[in-house]
Amino acid sequence: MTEKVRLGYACVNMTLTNRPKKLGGRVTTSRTARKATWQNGSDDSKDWDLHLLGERTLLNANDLLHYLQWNNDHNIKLFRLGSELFPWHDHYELNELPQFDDISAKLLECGDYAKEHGIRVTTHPGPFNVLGSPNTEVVRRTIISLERHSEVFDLMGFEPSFENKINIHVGGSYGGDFDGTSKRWIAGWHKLSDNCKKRLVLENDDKPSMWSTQMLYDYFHKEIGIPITFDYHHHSFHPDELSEEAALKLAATTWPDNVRQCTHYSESRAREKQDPKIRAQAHSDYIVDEINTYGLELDIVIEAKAKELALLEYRNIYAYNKKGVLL
DNA sequence: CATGGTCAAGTGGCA
DNA sequence: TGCCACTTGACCATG
Repeated sequence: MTEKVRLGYACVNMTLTNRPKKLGGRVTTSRTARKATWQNGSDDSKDWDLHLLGERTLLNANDLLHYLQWNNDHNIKLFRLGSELFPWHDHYELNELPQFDDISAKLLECGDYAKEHGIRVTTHPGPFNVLGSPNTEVVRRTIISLERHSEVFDLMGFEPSFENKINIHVGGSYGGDFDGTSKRWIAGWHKLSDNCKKRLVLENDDKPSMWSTQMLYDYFHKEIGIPITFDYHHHSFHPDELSEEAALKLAATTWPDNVRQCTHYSESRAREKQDPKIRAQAHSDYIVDEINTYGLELDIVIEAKAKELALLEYRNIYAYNKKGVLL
């Protein structure tokens, strides 16, 4: 019996990240290194300290299991994994890390734990992943980055599926050239591995000049069947004549029957802080409005700066029981 | 050991 | 032109 709404949060657990030293110290999946720390010489000299990156990756992988267990203990069954599990992963093959065997064993353990406890793990490569860019070098690097994200899910033992979505934005329109941009984007998509294609989904942008839910549906879903992540907050900046309900339900039609629709929810930081100087798109620390699911069964990733604390507080406000089930 | 300046990547909006 | 915002703090030099 699944609940109608499953809430999740993104990448960082404040409680674990800020755990005091006397209780064991920081728990994070985002250890990285400055470029200057692990690269000697020029960018392409290949004189790199992969041992350092591997050490940090192994610590990240160990802490991922800790994260999943913490989430499960708090009945949080949806979690976005950050992109820095393997820091600088687009600069090397994952199995080039000296500690790869230990890392992959731990990630498989993480994947098994997630499957056993019904935890949906997703990820969201950054705004630098621009598959429709006119710059072919940008597209080339994007493809590498997306493949690395997909490989992490392979290592976790996840069958390729939108259940473990890799979520990105189109992220550009180049003076309103929607036709050309979508054609370039889809051409790039065709170059991805099958596993990556089976995981990649698109999210509506937060600017009127960019890609609304309706546009993603027309230009991308109709062409290649790609699912659409509906972001409530972004929608308010580019509704494109669709009501929130209509856009949410249009996005709902793009998900396969056996995969629950996933959405993103955030609120205005400018409103929360009562400060009009803050950019309208910026995210609040906590969320206070009740999320309207319009009767759908949804997975909702809460994008709030206070992370899991915002999720738990939301449950408090809206009378969820200790198991996270709406009363 | 706490702090604060700084850090890889693309794109677009704004002062 | 340079900052901010997005997926995300964490690194690391300095005192």
